[in-house]
Amino acid sequence: MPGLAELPDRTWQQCQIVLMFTACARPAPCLLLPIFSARPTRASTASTGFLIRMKAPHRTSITDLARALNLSPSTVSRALTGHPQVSEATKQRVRELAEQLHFQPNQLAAALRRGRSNTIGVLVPYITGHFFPEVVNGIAIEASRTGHNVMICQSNEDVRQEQRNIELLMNAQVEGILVSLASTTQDFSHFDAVRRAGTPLVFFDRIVEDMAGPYTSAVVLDDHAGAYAAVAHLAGQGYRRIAHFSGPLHLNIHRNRHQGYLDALRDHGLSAPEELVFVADLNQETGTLGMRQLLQLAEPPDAVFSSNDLAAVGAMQVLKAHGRRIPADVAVVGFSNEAFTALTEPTISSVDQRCHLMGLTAVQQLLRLLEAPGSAPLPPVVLTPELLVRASSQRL
Amino acid sequence: MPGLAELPDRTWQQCQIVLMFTACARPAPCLLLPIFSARPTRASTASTGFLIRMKAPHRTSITDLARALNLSPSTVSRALTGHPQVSEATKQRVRELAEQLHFQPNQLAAALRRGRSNTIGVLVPYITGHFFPEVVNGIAIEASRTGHNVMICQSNEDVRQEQRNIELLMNAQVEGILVSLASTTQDFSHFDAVRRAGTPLVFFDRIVEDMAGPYTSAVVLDDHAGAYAAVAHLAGQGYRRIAHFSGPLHLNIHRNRHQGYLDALRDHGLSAPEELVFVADLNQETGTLGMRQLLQLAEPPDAVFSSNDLAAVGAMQVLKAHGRRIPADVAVVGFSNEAFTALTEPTISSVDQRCHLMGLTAVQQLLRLLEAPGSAPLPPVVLTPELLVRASSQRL
DNA sequence: TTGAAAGCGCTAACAT
DNA sequence: ATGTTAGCGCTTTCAA
Repeated sequence: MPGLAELPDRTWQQCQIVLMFTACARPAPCLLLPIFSARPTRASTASTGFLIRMKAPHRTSITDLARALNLSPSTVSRALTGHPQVSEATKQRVRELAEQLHFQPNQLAAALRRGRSNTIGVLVPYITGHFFPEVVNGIAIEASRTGHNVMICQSNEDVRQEQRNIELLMNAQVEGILVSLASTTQDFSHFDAVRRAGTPLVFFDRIVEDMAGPYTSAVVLDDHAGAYAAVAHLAGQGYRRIAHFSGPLHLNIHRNRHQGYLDALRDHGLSAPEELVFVADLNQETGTLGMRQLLQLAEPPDAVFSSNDLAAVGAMQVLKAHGRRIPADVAVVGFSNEAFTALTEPTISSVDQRCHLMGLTAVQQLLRLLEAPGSAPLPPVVLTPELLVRASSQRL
Repeated sequence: MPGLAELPDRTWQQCQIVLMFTACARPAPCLLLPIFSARPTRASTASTGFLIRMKAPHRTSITDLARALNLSPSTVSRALTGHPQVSEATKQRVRELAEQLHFQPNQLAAALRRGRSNTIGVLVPYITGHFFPEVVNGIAIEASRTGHNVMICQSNEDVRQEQRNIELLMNAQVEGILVSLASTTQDFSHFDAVRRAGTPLVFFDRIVEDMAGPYTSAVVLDDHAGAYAAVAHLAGQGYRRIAHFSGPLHLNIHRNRHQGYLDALRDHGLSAPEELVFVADLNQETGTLGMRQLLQLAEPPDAVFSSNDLAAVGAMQVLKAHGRRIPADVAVVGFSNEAFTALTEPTISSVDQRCHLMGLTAVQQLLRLLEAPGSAPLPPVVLTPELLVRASSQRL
């Protein structure tokens, strides 16, 4: 006979965080009448040295209900799911007892039996910060609305964790996956398993531009348009020497924003000297660095369009320290519409990324794929960002 | 024979978001050799009007492996889980084929059979913002480290959603639950189901102070100490008329912070006139409101301790607009250590809530309960917050 | 309208 | 060291 402390082997154990959202209503079951199962009870010693007998907490099952009502499990199941061919009377009886016994359907079993988990997977680089929680929230709401569960994984920008998370999601039998790639991901073989299983995949925000095959459905932001709008706005305000802070150019978002910057300058008859473009891993510190550097030019800029809000803050601090007035002398526009852009002084104009809409759209695309299995991948959806003009760039 | 389009009834369907984190390693399976099941194949019409034949994507199962290797499913299962009593040779063979066939264990089935999902549930008011994502991240990391899955629900501060989420978590067969209550929650009957099932429960951050019974294990921040430290710091810097912005006093966090403020004043021989305490639903706007009001006093304050960072920003804006220098004339200290406190000018001193530590501790408490089923609830853990002194309150 | 029976994929007790 | 058997709780044919 096995000892009490025998724990199951953990080799396969996997670690996940599951974010759940309610929406679909099912009346909550309510109270009393424990039927005890025949399964063994456990005895355990509390830390005080006290011996406490535990009755194995029994969770009421459909079988229990069936027995109690003298019905078959199938009928009970049907009654509970609102199957039309069950008499109202029976449904009533079943529902009442279910309430009384606090019946809670075991979703694991249901999903296993049905062969579908009714769950969609989401893989993001982070769950902290501004952007991803907002997108996830959008996903949550839309999924909720359409009666789907959502599982989210975070890759921490690490390809290996991304691989594991994909595995986890597949093992959890998700019906579709939404992915925003880790910035380091260059090899996409871990998505083979997804394709092999026929699981629909939709990329959002961070996508693989050269990923071949049928799995390129995507929802992205039109970074080019956002940057273009920002720079066009600056030109319209009369700024003439517009600088640009760019993130690493191997990332499509920064490449596109850079191009939008260049195109807007060109279309407004402005020059785009190399010296006005500062490329770095953008954060507050590199923002100050970049601004200092720009201020040392023979002809310093009269505006900065930063590919990132944090760097914009850094730039503003340097400008203020050097006695430049914002926006009178120098204008600043950021990108992302982070919460703090409305809190600085002056408030920072920024390009909003439509986080919520992105999440919502990604879910919709996935559902479309889900409904038409085997159909061609959908053309990418490109969301138009919104320029929010605040104090830092408005001098007219 | 049922038609193609017959969809399952949705009455029970529930909506959730699942956040997963990897940590525990299991080598990822890799490539080739589809065995087709005998299950029916589906035909579907693509949107183009094209008829596409789909082979039902077959996911390799343990049974498949067993058949292919001429072993019993049990042996394969044991080999895969690293059971010691399986010969190395067999393990090798099994693992190899599993790789080749891209075997992915069905966690649903495993959890169902084992009777334990290896998952802990988390219920928070929001997943956006600063605090909760950080706490969740802490939870994620610790759970990950100890080989547990985590499911998170957001209640949107709504009791009804909180109820549903608790149901969802229970239906998902979680082994324990971490809860931060919705601010509107007054009735706790939805936690009865949790107690009834014997599922351990740990509250964090927002707790029920008067909730009776064995389910009061909790992890909270010592708000009183945080407020006390902030105000003591202000007194130490020579400020004498210290005002306080408080949130609604029916919430324990604000009540405790208010008390900490009062106690610190008393201990430093300072008076605490009613007129210096401004109570409101704290945000940037009410912060400006409160500050304007305070500035109109016959004897305006020379420092403000705000129970919330946003209101502190609002206060600073008003102060600057009125030509008061910060911190020379008036000091400001906030609470929460939001990211933007380091970005404003001047940067704002604030009380850090140890988000990460809170998540980590909550998981540890839960695991303790999990390991000692039936033992008494644990005494609440009180975390000491950390005062971060920044520019807004440092004049010495 | 209801019941009987089978089985989703996996694991574990009990053989061998 | 491996196989046999049974069953987690639910859904779903198929039959009555």
